[in-house]
Amino acid sequence: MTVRWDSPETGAAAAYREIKQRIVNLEYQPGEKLSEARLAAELPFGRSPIRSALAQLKSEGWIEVSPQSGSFVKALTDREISDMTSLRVMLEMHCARIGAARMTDADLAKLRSAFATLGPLADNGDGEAFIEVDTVLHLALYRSTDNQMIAGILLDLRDKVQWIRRACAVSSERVKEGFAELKPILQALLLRDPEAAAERMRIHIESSAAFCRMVDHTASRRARFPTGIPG
Amino acid sequence: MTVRWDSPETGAAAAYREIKQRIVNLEYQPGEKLSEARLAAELPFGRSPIRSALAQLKSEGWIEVSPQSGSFVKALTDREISDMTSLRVMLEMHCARIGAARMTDADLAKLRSAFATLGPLADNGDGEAFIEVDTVLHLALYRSTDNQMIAGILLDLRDKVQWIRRACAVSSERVKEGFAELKPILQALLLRDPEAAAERMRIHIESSAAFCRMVDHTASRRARFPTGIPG
DNA sequence: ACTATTCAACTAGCATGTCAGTTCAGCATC
DNA sequence: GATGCTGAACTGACATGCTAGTTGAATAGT
Repeated sequence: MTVRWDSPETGAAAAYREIKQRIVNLEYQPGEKLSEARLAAELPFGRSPIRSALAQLKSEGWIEVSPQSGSFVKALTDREISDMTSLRVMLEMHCARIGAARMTDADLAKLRSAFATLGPLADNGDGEAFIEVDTVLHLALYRSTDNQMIAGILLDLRDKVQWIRRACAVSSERVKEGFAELKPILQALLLRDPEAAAERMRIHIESSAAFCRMVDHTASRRARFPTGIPG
Repeated sequence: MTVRWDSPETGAAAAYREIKQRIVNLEYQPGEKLSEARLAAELPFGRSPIRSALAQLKSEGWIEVSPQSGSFVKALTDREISDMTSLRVMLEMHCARIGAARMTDADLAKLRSAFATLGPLADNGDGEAFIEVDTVLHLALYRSTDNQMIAGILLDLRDKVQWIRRACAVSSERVKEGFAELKPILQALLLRDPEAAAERMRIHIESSAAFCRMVDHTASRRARFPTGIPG
């Protein structure tokens, strides 16, 4: 990225990480106003790095900036979630296909061990364990696909999915179900069956998306049309 | 998605457009240094909007910023071009599939007329005519696919492709060839054959990518992306 | 009670100045 | 000539103050 790959993190980058994390963790809720001044007071940064961070968050779709008015945490519309899902399905299926063909035996062994360790917890509805094993599986696929651009998009979408997951409470039932969807993916990878892996991945992504719908729509509508909803 | 739909373009946005256009047009060549001060002197903007514009260009991969040193126009590596092509193939094939199924007769009629008007020129090797009809075809497909996230990615990749096209001189032979690849795509769309449209699109994207290789004019130290997928 | 107007507080956009890190031409040394 | 050192010029990161646009509650008018 930069010439100095060991350079210390700039304030702007640190502010970006911090604010984004607070958004994902719902400490800053959808629709909430995030003014530069407020953030500069709340965080150990001046207005300049905060401003840079907000610009990046805006370009990545986490917030909306209204000139001379304020910055607001965005709420994803059903439409955006649906768009996101289509894209994820396509890219994740691609990664699953490639992964089934190219993943090394060492990677597969690591996956198997992760499933063995965390599986029993996930089977009991442990959300954190599920997220952990889900993450291990997907990152391994991104790595074996070896396409930075696709990986970058999927990592970004993953953050958004985490966000949505927190916005709609996830039942332990859904956790068990989700983990049950992961198992056949691993099986297909072990059998090096690209089409089966892709198909199981499709099922996994689509069913996880079906459960997610963002809660706070009113705040977003208020933020977007403060003087009244047109029409 | 801001509150003010009719708000005038900010200086930062105008600077972004201008600088990006100059990069795509090779007025600023790959590897060239673009300091804030220089751009502020060269363009009718102060350092602040220039700084915002550079931040956005950085996050979109057009430039690299080296702290306390300078901003440089990025040169795409063969690897990045290859990554880009894989992604484009996948997404464009998806759009072609959806387009073949969902495109309206009115849209198809417009496409046919565009081919009729510009086709003879493109057949003679007219690069501008080819780009025009190519753009019309692809944008129509993006529109019919009706997924803003995918369309956004493809539009960005399209800018990069235009950039690469200028970086490697395109022969009129290649123009004729490229246009010849578009015809079967239109045919497949008219026949509403999704698989044929997707397959022809794949051929089109891959063959156009095969001709492009970027030249870094400075060829000096160039940092690679050291960050991989963690895990 | 209800609407229209006003105005003070608040907002992001931007200019400008400062600062610390980077760079490289030119000098010193071998 | 080759190598190491120095310092001045340059760079992006950031702080700060100002401006113009936005907002919403208090106010005036009906």
